[in-house]
Amino acid sequence: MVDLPDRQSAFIDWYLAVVEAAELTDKRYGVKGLNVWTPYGFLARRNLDAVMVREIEATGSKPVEFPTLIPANEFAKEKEHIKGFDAEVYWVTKGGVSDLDVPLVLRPTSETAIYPVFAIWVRSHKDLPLNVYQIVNVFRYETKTTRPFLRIREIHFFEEHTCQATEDDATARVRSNLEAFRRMAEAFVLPYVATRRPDWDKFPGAFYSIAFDTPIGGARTLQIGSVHHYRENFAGPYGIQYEAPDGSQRLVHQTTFGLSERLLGAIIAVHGDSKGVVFPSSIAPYEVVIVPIPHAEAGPAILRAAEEVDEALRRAGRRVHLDAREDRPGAKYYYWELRGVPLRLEIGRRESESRTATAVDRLGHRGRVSFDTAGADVTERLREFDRALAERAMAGFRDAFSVAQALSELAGSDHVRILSWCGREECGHQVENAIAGALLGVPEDGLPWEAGAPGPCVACGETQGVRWALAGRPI
RNA sequence: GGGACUGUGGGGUAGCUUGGUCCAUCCUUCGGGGUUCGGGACUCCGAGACGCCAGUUCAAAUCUGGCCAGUCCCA
Repeated sequence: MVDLPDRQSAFIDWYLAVVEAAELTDKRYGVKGLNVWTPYGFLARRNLDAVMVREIEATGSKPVEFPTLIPANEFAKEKEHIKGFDAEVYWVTKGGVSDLDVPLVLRPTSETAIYPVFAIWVRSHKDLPLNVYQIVNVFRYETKTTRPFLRIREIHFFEEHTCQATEDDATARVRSNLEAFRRMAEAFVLPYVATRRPDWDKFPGAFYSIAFDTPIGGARTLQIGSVHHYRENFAGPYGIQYEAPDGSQRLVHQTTFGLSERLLGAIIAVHGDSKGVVFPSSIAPYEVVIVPIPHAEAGPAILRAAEEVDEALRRAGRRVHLDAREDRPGAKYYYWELRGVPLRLEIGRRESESRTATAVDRLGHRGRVSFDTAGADVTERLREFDRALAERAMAGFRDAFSVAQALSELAGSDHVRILSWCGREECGHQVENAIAGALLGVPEDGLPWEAGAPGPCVACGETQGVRWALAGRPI
């Protein structure tokens, strides 16, 4: 019997309660920002990773894994980068009882671990492009309040690192990553907006950064991924160069693409409701749960029927769980709704006799699944569920944005704001002060909805070179 | 970096102001038995906690100090 806080009025309390109640994480480890991956949460994470792997490998990226520890001298090579991460790295300074000659950094991200090796791997233009990714844990000494999946100190991190021959090639790789993320987000059923971050908020060492944000719990935004164009900024310090066809030595242009289990947090936050988690079928640890409904005389036949459907779905490749516990059916319904299972099949006396299970999806839509065509029927119902979930999420997404005509409209806003910005840093900071948040940047592929032409800059009134930008309060 | 606050079974809590009535309350959870089972069952029996270390005191969940863990606010 779990009573969740109200999602509307106490969003973050709802979120914290739901991730614990649904047994997605255990935060009782005793060290701030380090949480335990429980079996159910781990299964969800594995499905998340599978989508990322599938989509990035479809673009020709190959898996690698670099060491966790980075020598201090390599870490310090790119000046902006070290400055950006200085305050949040963990240091390893001892080996056993002796001090290390060269202190080691626990990677907060892996540029500085990977690039010295890239300098060895890349010799010729024929080695390019070099597109590799890894899914590893990175560490950041977060000083703010930590929250499961959203802000943590040991991060489950997807990072692609690439080397391209030219700036244009790198720009093309950025576009390719944006497209790959679009396909991932489709699988996660996550609406988002991609913006080019203002210069003062780009990744340390980047030429520019494009980040993906999704609105959460009303006025807040959650960054769920980013793609960076480094130009030659890292290639120079790390000496990553190649011999061009004309015999000249040239620096590579690099890009990176980063994602994390924040996506899991976003999925929970965006889709969840008063009953708990709602997983899209791609991420759900179990896509289908079968609940037998006991009956005094028909009991054994009902259980046999449930096992038959369980087996059929398993053979059809579905992630299915038969819940044969002694509890009452109603208790099981609540239990699995809390845990976000997309589809529930009820099998009692009626279903057993008609060889047709009652199907109820997590959004409450009812239907039927024939024992004899269970695989195809369930596939169809899950597709329909994902479609309905996407519709619901998209409606919430559109409602989360509104246009602000003036700085004075930003304070206390309960929306992510769309506003006109001349592009000057001074004006950007005025916007950030007014909204007590961040100027997310200029949308890369259009606004969440059509807003016509921008007006004068909300800060200075300038009318030349003004563009739509988004501002919000990052969670 | 500065400030405020909190810590009681697995989870949530009462008790703390004014030390003794507390081998610590209630809900939930967990183990076992029985009756049940189409939306959170009932019942019987049982299990489980004062963050850690010192101090004050005849007596500490309660007061004091340090530590650890966590939360919030400000820069």
